[in-house]
Amino acid sequence: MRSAAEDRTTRARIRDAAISRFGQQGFASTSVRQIAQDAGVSPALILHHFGSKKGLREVCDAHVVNEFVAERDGMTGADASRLMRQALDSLEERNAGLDYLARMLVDDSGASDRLFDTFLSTTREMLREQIAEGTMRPQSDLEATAVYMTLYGLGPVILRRQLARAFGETTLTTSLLERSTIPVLELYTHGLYADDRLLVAAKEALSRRSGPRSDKGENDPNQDPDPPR
Amino acid sequence: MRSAAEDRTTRARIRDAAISRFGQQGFASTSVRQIAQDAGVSPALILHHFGSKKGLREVCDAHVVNEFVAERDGMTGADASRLMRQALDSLEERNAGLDYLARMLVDDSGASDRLFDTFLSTTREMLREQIAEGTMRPQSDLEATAVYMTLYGLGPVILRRQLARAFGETTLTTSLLERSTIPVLELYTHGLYADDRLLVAAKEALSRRSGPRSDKGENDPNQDPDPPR
DNA sequence: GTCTATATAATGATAGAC
DNA sequence: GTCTATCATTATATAGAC
Repeated sequence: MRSAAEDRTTRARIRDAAISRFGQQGFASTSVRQIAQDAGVSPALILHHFGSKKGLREVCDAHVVNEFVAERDGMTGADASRLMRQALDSLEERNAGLDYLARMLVDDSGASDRLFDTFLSTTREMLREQIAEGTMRPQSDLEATAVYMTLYGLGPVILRRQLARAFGETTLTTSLLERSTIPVLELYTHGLYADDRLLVAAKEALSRRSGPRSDKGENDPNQDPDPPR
Repeated sequence: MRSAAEDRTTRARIRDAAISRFGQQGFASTSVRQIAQDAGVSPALILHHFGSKKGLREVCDAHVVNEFVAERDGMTGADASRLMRQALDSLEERNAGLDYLARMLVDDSGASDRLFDTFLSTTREMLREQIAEGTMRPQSDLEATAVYMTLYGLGPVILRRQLARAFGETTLTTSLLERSTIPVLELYTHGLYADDRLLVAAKEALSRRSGPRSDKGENDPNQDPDPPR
């Protein structure tokens, strides 16, 4: 499936080489020289095209963000398992982008915020749809649930090297994803706890400290320095 | 609470300064000179104590790993909410270690593998205990569940900047954790899906491709290049 | 657009005095 | 143990020819 990889514009070839290197080694430990060699050009040409190493980084940031945002737009009405699937699936060709994504999200480049917000919006919308059509249970604090679902979705992606390793593989394989399907769906279908006790106890504990109130789960300015264990 | 921070050994002061810088900026973009300035010593002294920058890194790796491993040992019989709590809680003083942890886990320093395995073991053991005593539901593939629970637990920690930002804060606050409690417990108590349909469908789809078999969820050498969407 | 120099700055590391 | 001074290397970035 080696698609037209040689007849791209030089600029694009440099950018992709940079994304690959930055994703694998990080921004700081990648030199312009390395990228130049990968792309088969001189170091000077890279700076000619992108102004500086930082400029190159920004172009890479934008490209990766757009890649994921575009993919988001092509996906409507997805369920949670598909959300995970969509992130893990079709991976060989987008591996570089995911490495880059992971580093973007732990670094605090401004672009990573936009990217995270995009994922969060997608998740929030997905939750709304599924709840509206009865596929998912209503949540007491949908925004908070959306945040954690987004984080839970990104965890296996960012740490996919550990995910693979934990399953005795060195990379994400089809069989690994297959083995993951049931346990993950199980979790999202039945939960983990056998009964309501902990949830009820937590609700009581929280309402005890902020006074009786509705289920709304709004942010609470309570600053008690001794949270319940 | 500025504990004895000035009367530590110089070596420890350097190490802590390095952990802080490495955690905030990453290894490659931190210079020995910066660390030296933070610790109030000369650059040469750092190399005298640790041999090289890489040597310093290894000492930092080991220190952070031990920090988390030691904490693990002090925690038995914890439940899932506590697992999250334990990671997010008591945070101000251990913030540097968590920044460092996040970078360790995305980089592939060998120490990060040991650290992840420690987390995984803790989670696995916690699941076993809770299932044995009936607090949690039996899982069809406990190992896989343990892996994903570990990843889900680490997601909010690694991406805690995004977590805070999503809640309109700049750092993890008590109120943020309070607001998180119910939605997360809700998810782990009732799941997200309203019924069994997706889970059942997935089970059927999987057994259809690998032939009828038990629920064991063992790794399956199936290599079908066209996974179900 | 693309290259070959080259300037300039910063970095990790060493030598040796105290 | 700790410093100052310095080396050797490497990095980003520029100048200018083609």
